[in-house]
Amino acid sequence: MNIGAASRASGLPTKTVRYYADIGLVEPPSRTGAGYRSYDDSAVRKLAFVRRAREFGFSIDECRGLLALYEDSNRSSADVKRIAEARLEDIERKQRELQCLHDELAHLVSACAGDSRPDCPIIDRLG
Amino acid sequence: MNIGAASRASGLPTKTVRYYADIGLVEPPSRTGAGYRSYDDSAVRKLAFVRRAREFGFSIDECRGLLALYEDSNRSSADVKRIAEARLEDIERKQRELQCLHDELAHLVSACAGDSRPDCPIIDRLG
DNA sequence: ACTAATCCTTCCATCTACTGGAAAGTCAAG
DNA sequence: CTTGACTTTCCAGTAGATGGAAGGATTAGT
Repeated sequence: MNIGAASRASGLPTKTVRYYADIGLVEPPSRTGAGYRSYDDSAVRKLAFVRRAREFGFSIDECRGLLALYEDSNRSSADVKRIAEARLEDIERKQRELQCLHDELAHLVSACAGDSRPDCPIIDRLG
Repeated sequence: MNIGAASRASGLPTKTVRYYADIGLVEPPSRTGAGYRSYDDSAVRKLAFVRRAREFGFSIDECRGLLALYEDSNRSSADVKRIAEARLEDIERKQRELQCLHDELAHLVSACAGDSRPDCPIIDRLG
């Protein structure tokens, strides 16, 4: 499988597929005589695994850890759970931050006349 | 006022104060004979304005627009409101995304035994 | 066998918004 | 006169890709 096919099969852009090997996130694939990267099903599964983990918002480093656990049949689910719980706390912290921002900004927006006059509670709040 | 004082007064790191002038977000300050940057109250107010706007999550480009409006006494509050509403929509979109992630991840975490065995719904979901 | 289209390669640059650090110049106090 | 705090410029690095150029490989069609 050339990189284009692996890209379609994994759901990652070819650029990203190369990038993940460059940074050592996944194994560099073997090469054909002409230097083309050659992927097998197992490599594609790992790429797709990383894609899904990234979609969940795991960092590249967390993906590294998850991928190692994915490949380790002796893993303990506790190790996986720890990583996921840390990520969940990140998400919850971000949610609280966003909620504060949202409420304050929504308040300002609703208080702003949005007409041709210069008076503006949004600007006032920032200035 | 030297950059250190302007930094303390505006609440931005000196690095960031310089950076904002480098990228043309704020006017480059005048210099003393020795080449030290020299800030006045008005410059500090603009820096603090940008800091608050950044804290609200406005991008540098949005800050550019807001700063222009801040300085324009003929502004219409509608222009400000448009920028703030766009940001509010960003926030709301991000909130929805985070909520999805949160729910799915929380579900997986709660379904994971977190013991020494390898079976793990989190890995299953990613693999 | 030739050619055009598509694919692949490497390398370098760019994006956001800074931040860190090195080497060197300046200023105020004691 | 020295010490320490402050400042300057410049270069590099962060995360996580993405864009594009220059050139080689492959494949389908004629």
